[in-house]
Amino acid sequence: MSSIKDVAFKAGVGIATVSRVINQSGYVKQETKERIEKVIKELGFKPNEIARSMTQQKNHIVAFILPNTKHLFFGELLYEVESALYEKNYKLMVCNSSERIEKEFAYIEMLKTNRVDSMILLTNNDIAHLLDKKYRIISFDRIFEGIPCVASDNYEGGRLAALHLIERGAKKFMFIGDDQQGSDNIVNTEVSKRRLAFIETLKQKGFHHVIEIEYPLGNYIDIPDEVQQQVLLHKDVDGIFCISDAVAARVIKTLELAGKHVPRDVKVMGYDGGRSFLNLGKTITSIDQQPHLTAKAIVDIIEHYYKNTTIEPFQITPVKLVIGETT
Amino acid sequence: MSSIKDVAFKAGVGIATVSRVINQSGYVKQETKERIEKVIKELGFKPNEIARSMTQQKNHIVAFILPNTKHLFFGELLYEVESALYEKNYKLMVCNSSERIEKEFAYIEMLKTNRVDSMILLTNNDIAHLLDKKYRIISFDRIFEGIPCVASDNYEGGRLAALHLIERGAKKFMFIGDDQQGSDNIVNTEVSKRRLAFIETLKQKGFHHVIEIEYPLGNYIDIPDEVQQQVLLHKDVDGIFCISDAVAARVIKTLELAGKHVPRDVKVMGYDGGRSFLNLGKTITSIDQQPHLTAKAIVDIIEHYYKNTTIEPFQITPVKLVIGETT
DNA sequence: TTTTTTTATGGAAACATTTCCATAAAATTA
DNA sequence: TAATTTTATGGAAATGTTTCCATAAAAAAA
Repeated sequence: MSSIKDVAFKAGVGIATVSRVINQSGYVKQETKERIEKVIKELGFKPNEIARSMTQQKNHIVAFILPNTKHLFFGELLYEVESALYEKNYKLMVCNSSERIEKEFAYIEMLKTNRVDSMILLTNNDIAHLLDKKYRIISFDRIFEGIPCVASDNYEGGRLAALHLIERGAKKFMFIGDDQQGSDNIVNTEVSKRRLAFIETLKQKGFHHVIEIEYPLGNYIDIPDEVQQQVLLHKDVDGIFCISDAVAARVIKTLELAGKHVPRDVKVMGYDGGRSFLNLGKTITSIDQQPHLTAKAIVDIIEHYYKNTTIEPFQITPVKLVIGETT
Repeated sequence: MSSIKDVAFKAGVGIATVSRVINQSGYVKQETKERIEKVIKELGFKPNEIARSMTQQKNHIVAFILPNTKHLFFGELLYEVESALYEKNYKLMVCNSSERIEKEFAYIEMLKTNRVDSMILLTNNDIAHLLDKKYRIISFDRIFEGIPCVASDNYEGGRLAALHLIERGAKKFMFIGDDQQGSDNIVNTEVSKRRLAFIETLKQKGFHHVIEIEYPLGNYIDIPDEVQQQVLLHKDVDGIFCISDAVAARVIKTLELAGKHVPRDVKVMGYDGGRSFLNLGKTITSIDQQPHLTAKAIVDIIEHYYKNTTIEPFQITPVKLVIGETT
């Protein structure tokens, strides 16, 4: 690949002049500029971004550390983040932590040595403290001391779910989700507000007893068998709010196999918009996190970092109730 | 962040000596080595990979251009590729082409200027010709002139599907898939062998008439409404092989809404292992591409590139029949 | 002891840029 | 016309490494 030197030589000018043309900075005579541009085309020259990031001390690479791209919601979020970054000319490096803390640590080290400019953290462990101020860090849905956070409105999501189930005539409620507070190195998540809002809203409407089923943080894709047994145990429950569509789908299947009809006997709601389950069985009533909005908010903050303008420490994006066939 | 210079100064040695310690190359006295290592720890020095890739002309970054991480199979494949790369200390840059040819082109340009070492191509357009020999390119499932290709055994997948449907007593067959040969700038895919093998195998077993439904390459997530109408039109069909689990799921739903029973009236098979549809409705009989195997094969080839050893131009990984409740 | 080989170390060029600074020509103002 | 400002250009330092080469001390062989 030819370098700026080759261009300068062939055009009979100095390196600095070529640089000025590339970056459209400083003074260059129109005639010289055209000659240089012609040579650039002839040689198929492309400025070497690596060398550039050497001098400029930034490389416009954003790393996204997330549990698992296999998970339906994360795949969607990743897609939206990538699209939003692409529009702004940033590059995306993907790091699956696979829920393993040592992999999260290892990635942080790797990103440090690679001088990655910014990171989007969606991790279960507080790794933000391993990074000093000069990194541009954003968390999705996790509350780290001093780090700006983007999350969808989980409280509103829980509230909407409660109101919707009440409206559909449910009387006895259940919440199913992974335990966000289970381990001590696990950070505060915004997600836990779904449960909180669900229960508080029900209370306000006079429903004081809610059955809560929590299970250890897992792979986000399947739920433990015990949970299914629990679901069947509480025969009087007729309104279930699940932490994700994947969980809801499994709960619906469990109920139907046991001879219950959804939504006639039990109304079930999921979370994440139900898009991943459009094709099979019933469409799920769900809360849509609108990942394109959170992605946009994340990239906005990254832009602010680069432009050195002030950053909103907390961005909550709106959620939306999507009514399917399960309530 | 401190540099190798700072380390050298503080340890009272030359830069070259520090470099030798970092890279474990050349001669360094044990005592000197220990002193340098101590300083490295004290300063928290991490070698700057950007500067390194300047001199070494490689950066161990692998780009993966794929249609869409939202698609269930791609999310899974991405996960496996990332995991395999991580083990070998490569970094992964993700590029969603969103099925748009101009985005594929733009990404190629971006990757060129960023001097990305290697690329995994899963694109619908022949963009390989835009890249010269010095790039380490691998395609997944797409046949580009002179580019090594990894694919799962699509022919075997189609054959297994045919045999399985016959075994389950189907007599009148249908194939549903997106049109891999529809447009002229679209490249040859290995995927098209699924259909070929399915039809050839059926012929061998005496079933000469297969109904083929093809629709334009879309977003991989949903299928056109016309396809659903077509499915219902052919009332005598009792064995359907679909190009993906997502399509199969939708077909099953369509059939059931029309009062047909799956698998009693119609047997339906998907492709991709059925994992994404475990939770809701019936589990789908499917062909598992075993993405962890293809991912491993891809990373193997990348390793060969870096080590300059000979490369198998074609790697076919085995598939597996997974029997669910739809056949 | 002398010669050769091995071990140990640092200086400097190279990688491909950007940017500061100096210089000079052209254009403008006095 | 002279002085000043604007335009135009290139040289060189700097970014943080690796690697080649030179040099020298220590160890081994003659």
